[in-house]
Amino acid sequence: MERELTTAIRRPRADSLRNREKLLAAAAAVFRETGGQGTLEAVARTAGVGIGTLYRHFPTREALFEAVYRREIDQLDDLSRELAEDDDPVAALRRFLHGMVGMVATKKGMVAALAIAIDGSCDIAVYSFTTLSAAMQRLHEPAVASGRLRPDVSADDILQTVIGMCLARREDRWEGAVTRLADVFLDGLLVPEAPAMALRRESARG
Amino acid sequence: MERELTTAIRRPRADSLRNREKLLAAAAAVFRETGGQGTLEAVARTAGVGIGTLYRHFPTREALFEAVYRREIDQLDDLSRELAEDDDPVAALRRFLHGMVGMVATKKGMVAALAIAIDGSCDIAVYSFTTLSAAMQRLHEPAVASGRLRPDVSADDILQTVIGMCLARREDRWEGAVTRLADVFLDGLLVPEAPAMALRRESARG
Amino acid sequence: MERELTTAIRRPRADSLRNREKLLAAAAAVFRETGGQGTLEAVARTAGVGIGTLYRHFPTREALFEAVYRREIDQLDDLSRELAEDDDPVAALRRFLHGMVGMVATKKGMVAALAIAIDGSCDIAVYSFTTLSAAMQRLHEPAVASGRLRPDVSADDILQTVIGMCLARREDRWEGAVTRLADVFLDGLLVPEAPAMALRRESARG
Amino acid sequence: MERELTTAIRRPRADSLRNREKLLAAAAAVFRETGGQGTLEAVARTAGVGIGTLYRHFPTREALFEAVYRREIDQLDDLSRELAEDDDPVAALRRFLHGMVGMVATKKGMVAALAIAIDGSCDIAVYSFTTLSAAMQRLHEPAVASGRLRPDVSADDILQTVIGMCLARREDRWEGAVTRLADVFLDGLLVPEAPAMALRRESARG
DNA sequence: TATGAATGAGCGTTCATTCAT
DNA sequence: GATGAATGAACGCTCATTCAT
Repeated sequence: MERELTTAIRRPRADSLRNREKLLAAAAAVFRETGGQGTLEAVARTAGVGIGTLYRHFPTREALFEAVYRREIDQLDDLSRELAEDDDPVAALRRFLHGMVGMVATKKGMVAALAIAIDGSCDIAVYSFTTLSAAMQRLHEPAVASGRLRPDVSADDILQTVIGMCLARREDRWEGAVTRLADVFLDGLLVPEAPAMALRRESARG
Repeated sequence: MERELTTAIRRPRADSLRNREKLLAAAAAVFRETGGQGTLEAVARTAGVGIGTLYRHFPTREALFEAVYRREIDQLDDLSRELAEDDDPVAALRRFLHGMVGMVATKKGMVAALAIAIDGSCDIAVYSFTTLSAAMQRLHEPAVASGRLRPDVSADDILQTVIGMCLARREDRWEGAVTRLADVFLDGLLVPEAPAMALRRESARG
Repeated sequence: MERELTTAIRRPRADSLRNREKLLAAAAAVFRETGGQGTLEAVARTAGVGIGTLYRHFPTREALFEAVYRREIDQLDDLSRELAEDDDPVAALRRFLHGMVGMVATKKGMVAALAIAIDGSCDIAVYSFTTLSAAMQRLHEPAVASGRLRPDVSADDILQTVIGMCLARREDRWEGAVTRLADVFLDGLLVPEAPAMALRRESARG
Repeated sequence: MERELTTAIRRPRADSLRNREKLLAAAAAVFRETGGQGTLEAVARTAGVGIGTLYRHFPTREALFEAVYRREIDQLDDLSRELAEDDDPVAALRRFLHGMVGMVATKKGMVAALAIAIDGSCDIAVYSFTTLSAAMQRLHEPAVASGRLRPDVSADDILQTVIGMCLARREDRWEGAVTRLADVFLDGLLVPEAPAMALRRESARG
């Protein structure tokens, strides 16, 4: 997007692009408030354009959904790839959980994106869940391989748990609370150290 | 239909009550299949009564919603009251989580009831969340008081976590998986034993 | 329809039936004026009922079409069956052509019914053309068998010709003119008598 | 596109005329396939120009319609003028009927043009019918004057009959069939010879 | 001048709710 | 009380037409 501004050969797109962005922002807002049920009329009105303009940019509701949510999902995928480089796999997994919670709590359309990933059966829902599942797998597998994570809880289980923690929120500023909950859950996932080793470490601290 | 006109004098309420029950059952079924989007015409048809009869019992869509979901929530409340009698507060809490997961996985309208408790802003949503919050509180407080549960995670946090675990499911038969996840989460909530005590217990087992 | 009035067990249909009739009349009028293109909104408005009522009676445009036009077509079919009893097959065919022209010129929805029979590909169009084709066949076959009608022009050719004569009209009162045209066409279809016989008949007259 | 800006000064009309022709051809094709219902966007796309260009040439849908169909009608008018030179007026009339049928069966937009001439009330419909009426008159009058044609059937009657024969067709390749039907009709229009004369001619043949 | 993005009135359709029977 | 026909606001979507580039 940024790059295209420099390749200024196609000019008559300035306002069109602006409308597209306005529509995406409006859709994110409307869908967030209505749980993805908002009318396209409302999206167009919120964006300040005619309904025809919305349909020119996104010929189906699905297309708008996809445009709105794909970018959100891809950001989580990117985060997972970064953390996969980390040396400590359990720490990387924990950072991913924290990162997810942080992004979902902060970014506008992310909650709706996750809700759709869980609930929907449309193309973007399948894409979203598949992408997130792979992202989680990328960090979960090494963690299990390290022997420090219970192997009987799958990556998808963790993914759905954290998503559930983010979605099942009634209050407003929940980032801290949910981060703590994710930590609690991850603590539960850790293979208990042999007491001897725990005792040894306890002595070292004390 | 014609025949019932003659019996209508002898039992003026029996039919009405039966219709009410048929409508509630039908609504639970229809709302479950459609994610709460089903038409009232479909509910009436499923119940085998006219749309007018539906409206006599439930003057708005909202009212039907409320009646359907209140009973689901009340069953969870009942479970909480039973378990509050239990001697071991942590075990009681664990049983409540298991019971919730079991009921939600099994009972027809429960998923939708929880979704509304979390998401909605209507009367029934407020009632549902308040009721469930109190139910969880009833078991959480003694468990924290026993010193075996981390005090920095609230009853509402636990409630929302378990609800989230139930809602964020794409596959079909998830009772086992989510019960295990709830256990993992509860494990994470347990205050770690002093290593010495753990060692002692370890010896006892071996 | 007439008979059902006597079987007066189902009462609550009085106004409903009236609405149905109003809708059929309105549809015939609107479709006639617009060549079958009129909006359903206009039909409902013309009938003086809400659009929802139209949809309750006729859930698709096709269903309304069918209800409007089937009765028109069936009247032509009835006429054909009556005339099939006639002794003189050519006279019967001529009477059928006159009858068609007369009915089409007089009855409200008939022109549109024929237009659809010719033009449409929907169910009612197929039904209409098939029915009319059989009706014409019923009278054409004996006429050809009598040896007095050219055998190289099919019943469908005649049918489409007469329909065409009725449809291709710009002026208002065309019954007389088209009847004469149908006669001219039928004259052209007659196998020329052997001159000797013609001469003989000529003498008889003179 | 960019290049043409430099050549636009040298030939200001060539492109424009070419576009006009492309649009007319595209419109004829699109209207034929859709029964006159095609969108202007589709016409422009088929022509390979922008919708704005279409509107520059034809400021309303009606104007495009008119331009498309006028040329079809004018071809029939030309045919009539040619045949008016013929010596045998009845043969000329027959040739005109054959020619009409042939052109309508073959030429792309002709069926639609006739349908509009008959059905429409717009400018082009009036022009079309008037033109065709005059064309038919030109050939009909001498034929009637020759005494060989029934005088009680008007030129407009013949015109509408032949148009009707062409329009009322459900099958595909109908040129032969309709040509025969037109002949039958014309046969019916011929003034019957006096039997004596027929007998004389019969003898001459035998 | 050519382009195609923007507009919005209008159509087909659904469905919560009302009301006559 | 029960029924289901009637209503009409509102939604999804199309497309003729306008206008900025």
